[in-house]
Amino acid sequence: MKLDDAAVRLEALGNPTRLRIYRTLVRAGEEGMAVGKLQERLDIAASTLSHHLKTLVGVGLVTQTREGTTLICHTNYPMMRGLIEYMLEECCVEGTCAPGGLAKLFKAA
Amino acid sequence: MKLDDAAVRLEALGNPTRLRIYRTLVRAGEEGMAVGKLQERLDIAASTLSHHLKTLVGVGLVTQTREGTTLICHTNYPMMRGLIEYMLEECCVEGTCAPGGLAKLFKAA
DNA sequence: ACGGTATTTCTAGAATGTTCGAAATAGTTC
DNA sequence: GAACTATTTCGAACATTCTAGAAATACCGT
Repeated sequence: MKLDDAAVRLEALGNPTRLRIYRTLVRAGEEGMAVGKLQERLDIAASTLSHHLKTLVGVGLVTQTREGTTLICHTNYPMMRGLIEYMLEECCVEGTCAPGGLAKLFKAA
Repeated sequence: MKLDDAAVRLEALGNPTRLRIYRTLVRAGEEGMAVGKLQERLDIAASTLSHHLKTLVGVGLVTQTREGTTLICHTNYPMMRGLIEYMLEECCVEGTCAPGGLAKLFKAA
């Protein structure tokens, strides 16, 4: 993942409303959640939700599938994984992990 | 870490200029890097750099120590770790990891 | 304290983001 | 195709962010 791609994805998650949306979708698991249910759950204006979902879908963190009149939203796990990996990679310089670096911290996890 | 704290940190990293700054600092490792050297390396206006550093320091992702007239900047690894852990935790609902979830993906890493 | 280097604050303009109501569109059912 | 539900687009108000030059401040050495 390129720096600019990572940045737009981090920025997408870096808004409290969008992070709430994303977290709710992650917790919804495999089945995802309809836009309408998301709106009811988060209690925000439909237009606001649509606006933020557009951002999340635009950067690839969320995907949508239609079921009748309702749109089901899903988290895109591989994309999130790529983003986290990008952050983890940044702790390594020329193959050696910086002291106190992140990869080291996650060896046990 | 609370959602709002995670959001402001993600937002801090979600700007290309700040992500470049942060990445440069991570790569600088333990010894960190002076503000002046950062400016020279990244080729941005001193005031712009100062502005972004203030943001990164403000959310706790970067710390600064003085050495004479120069300010040395360091990444705050535990904070970054906390942020990544926050993201990883979000894939788990009530103890069970969502299928295809992130923690699972990082078991081997 | 003076001169020099390092960094921040001030100021301001352009650009972008957030929010929501109202109107419009997409799809389903009858 | 009319009525209905689900979602998006439009429009607008308001706030925030990004950038950088100029001025101000902080620290050191002499």
